[in-house]
Amino acid sequence: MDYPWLHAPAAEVAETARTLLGWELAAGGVRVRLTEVEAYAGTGEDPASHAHRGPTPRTTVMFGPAGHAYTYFVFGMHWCLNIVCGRDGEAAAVLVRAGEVVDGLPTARARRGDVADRDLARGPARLAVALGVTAAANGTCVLDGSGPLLLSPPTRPVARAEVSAGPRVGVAAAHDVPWRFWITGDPTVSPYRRHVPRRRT
DNA sequence: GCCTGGATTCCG
DNA sequence: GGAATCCAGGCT
Repeated sequence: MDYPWLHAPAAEVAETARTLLGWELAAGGVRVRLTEVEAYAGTGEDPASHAHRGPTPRTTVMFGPAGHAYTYFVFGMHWCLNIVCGRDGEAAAVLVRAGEVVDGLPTARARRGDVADRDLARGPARLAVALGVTAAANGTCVLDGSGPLLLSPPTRPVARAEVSAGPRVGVAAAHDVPWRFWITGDPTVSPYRRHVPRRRT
């Protein structure tokens, strides 16, 4: 499958992110319903984007076709998962920040440990663990089943009225743009944390 | 090459 | 509030 709105121009990536709420991502026997996402625009458009200063080896897949996964390793221990958006050559992406595990609960728990159901995929790195996402998923297509991840339409659609918006989590730059979207009141949405500069040593 | 700091999480 | 499996990217 392919979805035309994934290919919307990078300037409209916020709308693309909002659209992804309620969609489901499956991997390794676990299925997650997306409850929280963040939009990142491309080169020169968004100082918070990894692609802000142009392509680099790490961000190559962000410049590729929409519908592919961009995964990256951060803080020496965590993986985060993005879905590449925009037209070819544009580097827009949507960071998948949290979800509700709707299938494969035992597998998710085996990966995440003995935590509350709502915490299984509550936060981008936790969600990556729950889905078993690592470097292996980077650059793979999430639309056609050729990779470990598969995106599918909502089982229960999310109405616009159910969606809240606010500043992105942990991002210092562009704190004024409300490019984080979540399903209002959903218990699996991660708590907001303002960016805190790391203390100098 | 070296150095900085990170789209986070967990623990104290 | 700080430390923790690293390492990308900017700068010298």
